[in-house]
Amino acid sequence: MSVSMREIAKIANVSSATVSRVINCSNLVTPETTERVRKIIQDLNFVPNNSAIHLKNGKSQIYGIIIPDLTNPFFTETIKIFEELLVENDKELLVANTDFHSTRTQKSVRRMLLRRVDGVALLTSEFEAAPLESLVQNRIPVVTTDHYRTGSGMSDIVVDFAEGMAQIVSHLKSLDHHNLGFIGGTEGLVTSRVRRESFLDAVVKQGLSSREGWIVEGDFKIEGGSAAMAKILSQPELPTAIVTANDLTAIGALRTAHARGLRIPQDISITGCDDIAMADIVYPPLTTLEISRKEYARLLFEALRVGTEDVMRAGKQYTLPTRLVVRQSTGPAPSTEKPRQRRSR
Amino acid sequence: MSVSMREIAKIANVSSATVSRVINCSNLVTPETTERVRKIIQDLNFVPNNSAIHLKNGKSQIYGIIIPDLTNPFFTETIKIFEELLVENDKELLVANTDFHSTRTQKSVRRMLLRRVDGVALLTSEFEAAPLESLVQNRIPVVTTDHYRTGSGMSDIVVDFAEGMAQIVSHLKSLDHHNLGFIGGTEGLVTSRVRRESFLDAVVKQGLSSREGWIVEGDFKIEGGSAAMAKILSQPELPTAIVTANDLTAIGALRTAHARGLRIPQDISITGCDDIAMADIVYPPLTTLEISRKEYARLLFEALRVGTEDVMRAGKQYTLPTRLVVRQSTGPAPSTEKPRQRRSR
DNA sequence: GTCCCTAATGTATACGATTACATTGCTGCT
DNA sequence: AGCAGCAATGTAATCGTATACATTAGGGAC
Repeated sequence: MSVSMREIAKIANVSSATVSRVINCSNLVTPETTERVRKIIQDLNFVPNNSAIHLKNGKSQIYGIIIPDLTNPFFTETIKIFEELLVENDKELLVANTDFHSTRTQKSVRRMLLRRVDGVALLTSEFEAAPLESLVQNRIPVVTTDHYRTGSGMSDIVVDFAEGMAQIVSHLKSLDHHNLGFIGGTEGLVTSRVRRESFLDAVVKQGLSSREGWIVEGDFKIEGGSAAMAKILSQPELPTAIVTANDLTAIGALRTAHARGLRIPQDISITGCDDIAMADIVYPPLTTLEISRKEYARLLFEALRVGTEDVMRAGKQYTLPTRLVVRQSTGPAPSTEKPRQRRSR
Repeated sequence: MSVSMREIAKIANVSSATVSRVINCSNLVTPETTERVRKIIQDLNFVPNNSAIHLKNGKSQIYGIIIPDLTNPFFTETIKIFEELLVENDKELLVANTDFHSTRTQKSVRRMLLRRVDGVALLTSEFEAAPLESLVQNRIPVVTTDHYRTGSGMSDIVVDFAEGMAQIVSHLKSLDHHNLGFIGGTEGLVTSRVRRESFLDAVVKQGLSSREGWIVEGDFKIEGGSAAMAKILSQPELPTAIVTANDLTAIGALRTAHARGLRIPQDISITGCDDIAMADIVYPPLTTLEISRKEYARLLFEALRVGTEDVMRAGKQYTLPTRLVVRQSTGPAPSTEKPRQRRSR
């Protein structure tokens, strides 16, 4: 099909070994020979076949990334930086999207195995670790997020929600909020549980309160946020501020609130999490927790790089800090009795 | 490193050929043998090495997609669907992001060559077609967008901006707008030129007017839209409606307009293009042109599939229709003199 | 029983690059 | 001159899979 090294070799009147040496910049070749071979490579537009290289030396130079939602800017922004890191290091990126389905996660893992990727970054945190076993078994390093488990060849990046939620709650407390609601992520994901528990922890520790009907499940997407907000608003009494599991959820909540005629933040404060670009664009701009995509991508790469060097090394746990970003979706608590009565519309 | 077919063969007491036949479901193998081999494959968690397969039969089963902006939802939504199509067909996707830099486009093309992808979808439309040559030369089918050129092994998908812009302009005309502004895309891209000219064409054909200072370059991103809007607002006279090259641009324009105290659409109407999910979420929701991601992804895949079957076949030109979606960012033209004076702030 | 045909399996090579090892020719030292 | 030693290049095996071709065995037709 396309040109091979042997053809180059034939034309240049050398052996394929010499051509290989030229390509890999071995210093065992005469400058003249190098020059001649280089020219022919140029002329014929020769590009080496990566599969052959892979087959020979066992490294595919491809990393895989498995994410739950390709339309969530937090992930695409992370992927973008991760991809840049890989390209800088002459590696390639395979993207798999799961839409939060565990069957699709399993299929994705299988795809990664098929392509013999050099490492897998798992940005989703389903409970089942089953498919990960097969990766480790095939000596492919893995880095997970909020998985709270490490092992041989398995690292984990933990987002510091404990600290983050504490900051959010503290910020709301300083604005005189006492009754907080929470819209979480999809049930069944470790990361959802962690976010919710971190929130509750902070609420209790700081002496504020929440209650059953104010804590609702979402799906990490706008729709889920909208629906969850509607549920909360159907309660007889309302919290003065609502903390959410991510920015998309917050945006959905914002939307429902607007539709019901609530003013943000005068009537109710809402916070997000992630600090996606959109957070600063919606109305009103979201108070949220920044999670640095740059740092995240860097940690993912670092964890896999270390893992690739020594597959059997025990994985490490990395911590990803958060930073409170205050914008206009939070404001002083409305000065009515607490918990205040539901507004009649 | 990991298990190979030969090891399976040895354990099953058959030849590697038989194992290969079992895997590829040849009907030349006894059910008993098949069963036995299958079991061992299961037990050992064997996954064939795709690079070896690729090397043998010349198909990598990987498609590449080169996009200008991985953070633009229009592209990620398209990628998501495209990826699903590929996975359904047991193919893999390589994503390359160029950030609109032509050097990065060239590098991306080279990456695609290195990995010997079976086809490349180019969602960016730089003027230079140079790197495409090398793809065609290596018999890799290519599908471009708004490139307005086809060739052997090169198909093109053309978004029907002529019709789309006509619909937008007609919609604005029906709202009594006569003076329209336009915020375009990055200078130097074919698609930017096409969008601008389609707009101007429609304006002229429908007897409306525009003028030099109202037609400003953007960058297909929010920032560019903001900046461009600021430029337009610095004109002594203002249009009553502004058409933009894509939704992100429109969102940026919206933002600047809000910051300057303009009400949308009472003071000025703004339209977008793409109908990304965000278009319905910003305030006010954008009147825009829907470009079906589903159809787009389908066409990309179709074009490459056909190209893969017969590389030398002449490429085809596909047309992607647009559909006007009216929301709240457009309204009746303000009933002042036209063109109206700039509001003093 | 012989022959042929077919089903089932085995053997061996090719794909394209890398690389250990072999070879060649030259320089320079004694 | 003879030989060590090194630089430059060549030879050939290898990675894991697919497959053309070879082989074997069994069954039916005569």
